[in-house]
Amino acid sequence: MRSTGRSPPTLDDVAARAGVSTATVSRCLNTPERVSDSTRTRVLKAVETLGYTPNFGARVMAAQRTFTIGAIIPTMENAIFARGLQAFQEELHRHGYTLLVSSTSYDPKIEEKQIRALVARGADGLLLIGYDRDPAIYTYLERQAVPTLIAWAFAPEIPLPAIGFDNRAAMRRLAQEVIDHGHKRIGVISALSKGNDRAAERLLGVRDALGANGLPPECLTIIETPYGIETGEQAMIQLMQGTAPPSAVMCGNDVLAAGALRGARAMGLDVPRDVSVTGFDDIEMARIVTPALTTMQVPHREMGTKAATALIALVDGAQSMGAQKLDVTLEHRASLGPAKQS
Amino acid sequence: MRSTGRSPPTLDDVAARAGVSTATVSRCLNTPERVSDSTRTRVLKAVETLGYTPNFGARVMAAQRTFTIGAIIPTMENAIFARGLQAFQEELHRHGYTLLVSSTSYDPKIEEKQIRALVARGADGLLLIGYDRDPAIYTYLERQAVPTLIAWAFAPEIPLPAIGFDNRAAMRRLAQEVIDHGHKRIGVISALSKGNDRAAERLLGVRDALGANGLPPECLTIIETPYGIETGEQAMIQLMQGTAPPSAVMCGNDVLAAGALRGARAMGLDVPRDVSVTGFDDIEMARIVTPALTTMQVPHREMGTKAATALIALVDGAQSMGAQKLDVTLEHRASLGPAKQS
DNA sequence: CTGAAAGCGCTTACAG
DNA sequence: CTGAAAGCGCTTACAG
Repeated sequence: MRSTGRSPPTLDDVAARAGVSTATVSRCLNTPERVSDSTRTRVLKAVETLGYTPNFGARVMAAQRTFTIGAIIPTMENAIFARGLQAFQEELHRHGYTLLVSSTSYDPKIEEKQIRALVARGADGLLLIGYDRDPAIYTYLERQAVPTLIAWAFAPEIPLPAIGFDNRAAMRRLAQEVIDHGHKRIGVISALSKGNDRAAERLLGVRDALGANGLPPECLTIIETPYGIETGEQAMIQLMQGTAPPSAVMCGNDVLAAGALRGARAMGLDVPRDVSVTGFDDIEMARIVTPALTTMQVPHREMGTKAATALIALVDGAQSMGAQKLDVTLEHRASLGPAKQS
Repeated sequence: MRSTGRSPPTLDDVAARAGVSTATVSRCLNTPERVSDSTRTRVLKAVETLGYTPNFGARVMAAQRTFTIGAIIPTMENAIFARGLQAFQEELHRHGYTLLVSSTSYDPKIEEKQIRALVARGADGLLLIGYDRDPAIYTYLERQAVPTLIAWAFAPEIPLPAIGFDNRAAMRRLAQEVIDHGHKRIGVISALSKGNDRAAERLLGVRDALGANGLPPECLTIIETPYGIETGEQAMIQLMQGTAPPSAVMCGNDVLAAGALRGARAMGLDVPRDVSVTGFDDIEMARIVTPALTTMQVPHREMGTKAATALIALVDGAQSMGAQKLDVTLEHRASLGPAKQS
């Protein structure tokens, strides 16, 4: 018998009003099939008239779970993760879970803090991007028994259930396409590969393709740079100012590639006549820039949705389902052209 | 005396280990200044060795607050809200709060559902974008006593504390700039203005400018369209296919403007020689497209940070601080040129 | 400065 | 199908 004045109604209030125990009210809300029809109707009416909403904290505490999934991504400011995350969230919602997102600015220290913060908040499960991080983190997650899924990456060495695509193979395919266009001097603008397996694998993919085509290492010039449009622009300028500038510049992602296009323009170079440029991810930006980017299309939404169902299964006690690989698609657009005859 | 096997340590465990009561442990963590130095040292050591982390649910329940702030935004998929939200989140973190974000796809029904969901989850405060919504929602929020702040908008009629800019005045200023370039036939590509005060106010701003310059209503052609690049492109094509196409097209935001540029290109029109285009927001995209967009720069990060401090103050029991207005800056770039002599 | 104890509002075996 | 009751792990007046 609470209902003291202005505070919101509680389970007790509903139970009193419906003339049943709090246990029954709880069951009506959580496992309605275990309650008789007539009781349920009565209880739900009481819920309705009282405008009852379960108290989140109490529920969390009694049920020993928060119905919250945490996701930690490198950045929110660009669209790279936005679409996948949106799909991830939609699927979580469908299952009654809420998504908590934080971003790290690609800083491993920040990522570690965020992981601990999310665990402390009682996240029922965690989504992480990529797999290259301090092993201590994996130990910690295991000790805390927090189900964790890796997304955006697929590789044999991943120590946790994962869903993603093969960054190395994908980039190799793209590089093959570039080589098939006659390019023999290739520049690469990569995100910093330390602690970033996606970047590292994509670099390996380029090397794979060069090797497979018998091109010597001197054909390749690599610049690693922090993520961003400006940095991509600077890297492009630097690459093209060399004595034997590349005829094609492959960028680790579309954002860097957009910067590279600006760099080319700043130097008065026409893309693809003077130099070809490729991206990776196929975010919206890739079709907006001029010329449109040849890039690798990643199934963002599919990855997000599947990550959600997989992670929920883990939270519900399923065994690890290992790693799932998704396919990527090469999108050929105007930024990649034939190499100039020289 | 719990510590049964594998479960994480609790306050009880820490108290036992430090030889104090749970109350004292709690105080060490929450109000350390009320505990003697020696006790505190002892307790904190116990916390350390046990690896104790407070249970989130229990804390929420006992403290009657969740340390969670909810934000409901129209879309995550584009960068319009991303930067402001990022700053908002950083500031919240600094104060020990966590941000919960959900998006509505510009659908008022979905927004209402999300608001209720966030309140049910016990959000200590709410951030909403714009003010034009069903009054019943405001009644509901007041009854639930959830502190709420409106962002991205500033207008006298706003019923809640708000922080934003004057969309109408800003767009009027931009329209004046367009008119000053000699344009007399103006097209507008607007987001749907129903339920979207930002869009509606920006339309009014264009009308204000036309009126102030003695231009008759026939000078103005308006298309309202859902948000997106494709839709902006279609709207542009539709506008330019008319018998007396505009010499300048003002878009309600940068995303629509990016679409408009694509539409112009699809029709073989040069911007700004054949037609000028303007945007609004100054997101990164505005500088990436060709030509770069003349647009209105909004202080995204400042708005986010100030929104966070204001909302936290409300949550902590401060009186409403009314509405705060931020300044916007006109960014003149290549997409706006002089009207052709005709 | 510190402790004993009530209470936050639910869920869930356990009985019946 | 339903109820009585314990318990989830904290916080916070209230005393001392």
